[in-house]
Amino acid sequence: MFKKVRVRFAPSPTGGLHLGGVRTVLFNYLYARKHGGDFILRIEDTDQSRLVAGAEKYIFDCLEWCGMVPDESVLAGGPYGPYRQSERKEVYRQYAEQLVKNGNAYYAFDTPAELEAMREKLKSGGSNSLQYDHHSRIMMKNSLNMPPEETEHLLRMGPPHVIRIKVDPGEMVHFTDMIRGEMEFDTNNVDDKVLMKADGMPTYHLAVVVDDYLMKISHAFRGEEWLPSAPVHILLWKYLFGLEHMPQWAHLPLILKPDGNGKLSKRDGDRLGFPVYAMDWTDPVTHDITKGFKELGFLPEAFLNLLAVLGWNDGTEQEIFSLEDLVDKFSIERVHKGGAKFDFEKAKWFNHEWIKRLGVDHYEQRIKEIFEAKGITGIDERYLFKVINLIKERCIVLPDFYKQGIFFFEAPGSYDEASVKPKWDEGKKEYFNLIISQFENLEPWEAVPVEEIFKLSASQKNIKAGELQMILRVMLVGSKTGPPVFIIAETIGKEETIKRIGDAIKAFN
RNA sequence: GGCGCGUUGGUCAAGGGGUUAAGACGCCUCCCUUUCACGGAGGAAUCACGGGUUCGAAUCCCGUACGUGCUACCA
Repeated sequence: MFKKVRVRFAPSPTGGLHLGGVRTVLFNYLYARKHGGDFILRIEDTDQSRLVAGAEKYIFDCLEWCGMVPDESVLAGGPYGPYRQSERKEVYRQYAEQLVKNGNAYYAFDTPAELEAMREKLKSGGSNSLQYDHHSRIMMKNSLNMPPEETEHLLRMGPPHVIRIKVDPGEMVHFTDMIRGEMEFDTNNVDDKVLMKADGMPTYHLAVVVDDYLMKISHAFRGEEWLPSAPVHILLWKYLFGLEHMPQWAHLPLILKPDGNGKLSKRDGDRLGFPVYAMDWTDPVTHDITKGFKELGFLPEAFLNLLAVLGWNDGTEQEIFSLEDLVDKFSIERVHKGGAKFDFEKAKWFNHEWIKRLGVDHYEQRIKEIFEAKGITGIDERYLFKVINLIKERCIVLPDFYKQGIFFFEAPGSYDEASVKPKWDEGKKEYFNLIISQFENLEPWEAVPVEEIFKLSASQKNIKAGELQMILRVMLVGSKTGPPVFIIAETIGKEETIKRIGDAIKAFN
């Protein structure tokens, strides 16, 4: 293992960035920061058929939003580039050939149809394994089964061929997983995975090992779905670079769907009504938009926080962690082995908490944009700042600020008449006409004096102040919601308060 | 089917031989507020099952069940 901590996140640019992907980034990032290491982003684009335009840029955008910018990447550069596997093509071939030379790999010339036929034959023969392995390879068309001249000939003639790892049976492969402890695999069950594809690209298996070596990766964290192929990677390390250089592995638990079981997918989000991607993702072909946490009004602080505690905790009762907190307290050993169901309700709670505890300046700009998108322009920043502070504890996601705060900018378009009508009579009307004239002379215009004069007049008129207060609220807000009503009056100002009362009196008659 | 991994309330989870089995989300009740929230006080709800080992098991061992991942020239 290399001394300096160097970790990598290695996504395939095939679409939106999934929750699980962001969590993998997070754990990598935290580990790097905690140990003064480097965080590398490597683009694994070896499957040319699955590439999606824009997906790579999207990944960078998501990481930037989350505040986890890689130290080395396609964008940032670095001493171990290129960081896009498609641009490292020649490198892999060389290692694959070396494996063949050393007897750890071989050429295979089977066509897809022949592979299919093999599986059919195995299946009908009652075999448990349908794999291309030490059992089945003897009946296939590969360099193990033909004289060197024929292999040479086929290679020269140019029919498409692949290179497969030669896994010998009867060996136990083991390694220590930082989360799961000692892992052991019997090579009898490991198949001869393709290392180099017919199109000249490596598969993940070869590329991940070669690049982790070349990029001096010290710790490799990835999803649990990779566990079954870990023995192939270990074998490759052993054959190519020596186990002493191999990174330490950690296989992260899966994030599961909230209902039933199974890996959380984009589909589940659509079905259950919550996002699965970090940010909005627009499919370049269909133009379908898949919703992201950012656009739904999540704060990056909350997003990271909720992801961090999905499968990890520090052993105390603490649940709210800032990124700095996490860097300090995170330990990969405390990550759970079992998968965790995603709970959108709890996710919203985290966002609510972060809205409440973060300074307004952290998200004021985004709220301004939300208002502007709704047609409220020319907003005074200081006024907005005040408003946000007044309503922040009743907002779960950012767009709630519009719903909860629109009346600070516009007079209500309609009133909760069901609440007002039963209480409205001539006496109330008289009262509010009186209060208008009293308000006009009130100086200074502040919540406390407004409330005093309001209540004084109420008792003089012998009307219950509470009822009047409710009506005043509906007059100013339109509904029975919001911060204390006299604070609202103070905030929107004397003139606007009087105007709204006047308009409401007309509307109630 | 084979192989791997996992299993504490509805969900996230602490606890790793002796605990009244923490805490959080959600839900319910009450207080605060003549609004909605925030806040506060309570409540219901859990160790998958069966065998062992032990004076004693949620904790250790073995089975079983269930779930899940992989079983591609995808990652």
